[in-house]
Amino acid sequence: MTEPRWLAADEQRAWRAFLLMHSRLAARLNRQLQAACGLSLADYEVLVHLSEAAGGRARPHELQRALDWEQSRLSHQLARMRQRGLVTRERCGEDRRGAHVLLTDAGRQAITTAAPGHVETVRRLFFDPLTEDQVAALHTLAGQVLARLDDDGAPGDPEAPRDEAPRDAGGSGRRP
Amino acid sequence: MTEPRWLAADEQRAWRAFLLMHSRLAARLNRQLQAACGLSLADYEVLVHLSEAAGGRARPHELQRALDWEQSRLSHQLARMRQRGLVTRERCGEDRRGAHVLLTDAGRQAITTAAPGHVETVRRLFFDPLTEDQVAALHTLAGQVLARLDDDGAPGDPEAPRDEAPRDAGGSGRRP
DNA sequence: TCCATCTCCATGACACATCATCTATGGAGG
DNA sequence: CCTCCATAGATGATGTGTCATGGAGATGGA
Repeated sequence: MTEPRWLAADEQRAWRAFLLMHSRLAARLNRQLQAACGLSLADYEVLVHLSEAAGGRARPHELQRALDWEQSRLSHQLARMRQRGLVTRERCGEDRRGAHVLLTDAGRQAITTAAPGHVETVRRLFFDPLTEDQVAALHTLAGQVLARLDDDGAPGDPEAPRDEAPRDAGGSGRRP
Repeated sequence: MTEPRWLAADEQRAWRAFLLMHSRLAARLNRQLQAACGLSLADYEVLVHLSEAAGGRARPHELQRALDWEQSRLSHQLARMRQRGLVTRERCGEDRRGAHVLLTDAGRQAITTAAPGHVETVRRLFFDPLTEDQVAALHTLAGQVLARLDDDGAPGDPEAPRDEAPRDAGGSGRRP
């Protein structure tokens, strides 16, 4: 083992600032959503994708890829959301292993109520203090890191299913 | 409520790229640490701060501020770490409400073993694909967002305990 | 056809985070 | 001294994420 390439002081500061920014931001967004309408950030993301899907209906596996979540995380999440009446399940005709998840009225109501406040918070806390150039630079930077994450591969997973760099996918700023 | 300021398409993409970068990065770092030495990222952070403290000893409240964690999160975390033999507790002389947490030999061993691989992974996945200017720009950007998070205040928490935003390091190319 | 294998999804165990609440001590003012 | 409140920290309930595993249905040869 060769001597590790330690981080320089300014690298450490940048790294920690990045982590701190994310954790505080996520905490704020979670609390805002929770306070405003009893949703978590995870609920919100699922609801966004469902509400954008045709008929408010989607296959779990499709959601999984879109959200880039672990399969079991999504499964648990959907179970909880079903229990709270935000979504329901339907057996799937074409592929009887699978299922359809679909938005209930309560679910659509929840996302419609939640979206404006959430987007406003994202804008106020994140976009407002930044310039357009800074946002663009962050986007570029994230793309580079994601590309590295991809082709560095899960070590021991030599052939990764190549797909999305920050291609679209509607996120926080949706129109209900 | 006025019409919300929805996110433009490129803003959405940037935002989602940022979130995706963080979640994938965190997942990778967690797995690497877990595989290499059975530590979580949270364990690692606690151990780092403890190992940098004089005598491998610190007050919980001090750790809490340094890590920017919720109090109960730290308390639970320390309980688990104590149970696994990474740290121990000591009653505190000066303030008998409090305690000292101190690194055990096993804890010091763990952080010593973990650090090179962790730093190497951070460098490979995060710093290597970026230029110095990009890192500096990210640092600046994070500072701005953190400042906003601070003075936006926890709504209903008008007087926040002012503390660190990453002081910007001079000289690196940037233009707000 | 039959069997191996892959895909889609659920589940239980456990680690972790947050919230609300609780104890005990410290400190200031009467 | 005592009272009131702030601070340090622990704890239990609950929601959330990951890992390992399992099972049913699809798929593709031999």
